[in-house]
Order: sequence, then structure tokens, then C-alpha cells
Amino acid sequence: MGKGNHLVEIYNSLFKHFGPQHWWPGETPFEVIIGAILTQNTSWDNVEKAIASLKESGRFTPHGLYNTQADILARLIKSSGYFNIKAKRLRNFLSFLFNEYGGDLGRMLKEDGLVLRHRLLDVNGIGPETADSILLYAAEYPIFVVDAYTKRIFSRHGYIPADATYHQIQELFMKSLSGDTYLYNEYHALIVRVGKELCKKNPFCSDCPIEYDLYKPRKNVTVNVKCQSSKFK
DNA sequence: GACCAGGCACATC
DNA sequence: GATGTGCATGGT
Repeated sequence: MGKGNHLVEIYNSLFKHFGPQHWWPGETPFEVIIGAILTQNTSWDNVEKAIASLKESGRFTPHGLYNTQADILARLIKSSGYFNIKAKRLRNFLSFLFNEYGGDLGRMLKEDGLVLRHRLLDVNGIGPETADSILLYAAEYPIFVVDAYTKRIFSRHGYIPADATYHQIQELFMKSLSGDTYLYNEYHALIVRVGKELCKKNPFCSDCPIEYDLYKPRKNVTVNVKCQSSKFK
């Protein structure tokens, strides 16, 4: 990027269109982390139901969930889908939290950001997006979260190649933007918003806030870019 | 009934 | 290293 900096311009357009998103949609760092694991390839609506069910069970604390058997946990999070594997993933995270930080979330979140990232990636069931969501939205460490919407929307608009890796996309955004927690927070939230809401209502984005590029700027070119269907990667 | 949703690990070539 | 597949619910 560099000249003109399209990623900044797009952020400004999205922010102007949608306003601040006040993310993550969770009340505490603990809720952010649980939600980040449960929302893997799953709609947030289904995750909310699972979190409500965990809260109702009276076990929605690090200790509470740590002491809950996998099969019980699976039943509680049923609505979030993949419940057996996600129950294990939650338990893997909780074991990590108790083994490495004595179950103290505050201690874990004070860990150096990049050190914590590496350690989270060693937990089976936590990949780059989940780790980065935890860092950005629970630890407030300035790192850009890349998700399916980011890749789909920005590749279809021509800003990144279709086969770009997580790391390549993250690097592009972080090189183009100042390393600011608030900016990374809002940007990711706005991408989810435009992907979920606007592209769904109007898949061919003639009025999309994101300008079409295809690696070099083309002004006054009308292009229809279908953003929603995942059939077109 | 098909398609989709804020991934990830693992098998196989 | 690239590609394919299982995991599963609930909404449209």
C-alpha cells in the first residue's frame, strides 16, 4: 500500500457509514475468550445462546468451567455447533490457564502480547484468528484480526490475492495502519458488520462503502462485486 | 432442502 | 506444501 493508503480510506468510509461498533460483544475478558472459541465457523447468534446457557448453569467462571466434564460442557454449548470438539477446546484453554497462570486471567492477560500469542497457538483448538481475537479484545494488545469476511471482501475488491494467507493479510493491514488498539478493534468489527449486514442485503455492491481496486486504483469504473456467497472465494 | 455462519486440526497425496 | 474433510447447530 503506501500512497493514498486505501486501507485507511476504506476504514474511514466504513466508520462513516456504520459508526463505532463498540466491540467485542461480550462483557468481560473471560466472556470474550469463551465467545472467541465458540464462534469458530459459527454465527454469533448461536454463540449467544450457548453463552446464555453457560451463564444459567452457574458455571460461567474459569473455575466453574474448569471443573465441568466435557460431556456436560458439550450439552451446555450445544447451540453453538461442533459442540463436542468445542467442549474439548474450551477445556484445553482452561487447562492452559490453570497450568500456566494458576487460573488467574488477569495474570494471563498481563503477559507480553507476542509471548502470549505463541503460547495460545500451542493450545489445541486455538488458531491465529482465535488467538488474535483474545489478544485484541481481551488483552487490548494491538494486533489486527483477520477473518473470513476480511479475506473474502478484500480479495473480491482486488486488494489482496485470493490465495493470501492469514499472515500475509494481517501484515498488509498492520503495515498500512498505525498500531493502535482502538483502530484495529473498530476496523475488524466494521468488516464483520459490512460482511454480515450490507453484503447480505445487497450482494452486488454497487453502493458498497469499499471501493473496487484490483491492485491499481481505477476511478470511475463501475464493477459489481458479489461479497456474500462463499461459493465464490 | 440447500446454503450459510467472525476456524481449526488432521489425513493424505 | 497444497488440498480435502470432519466437526453440527439454527436461521434464511
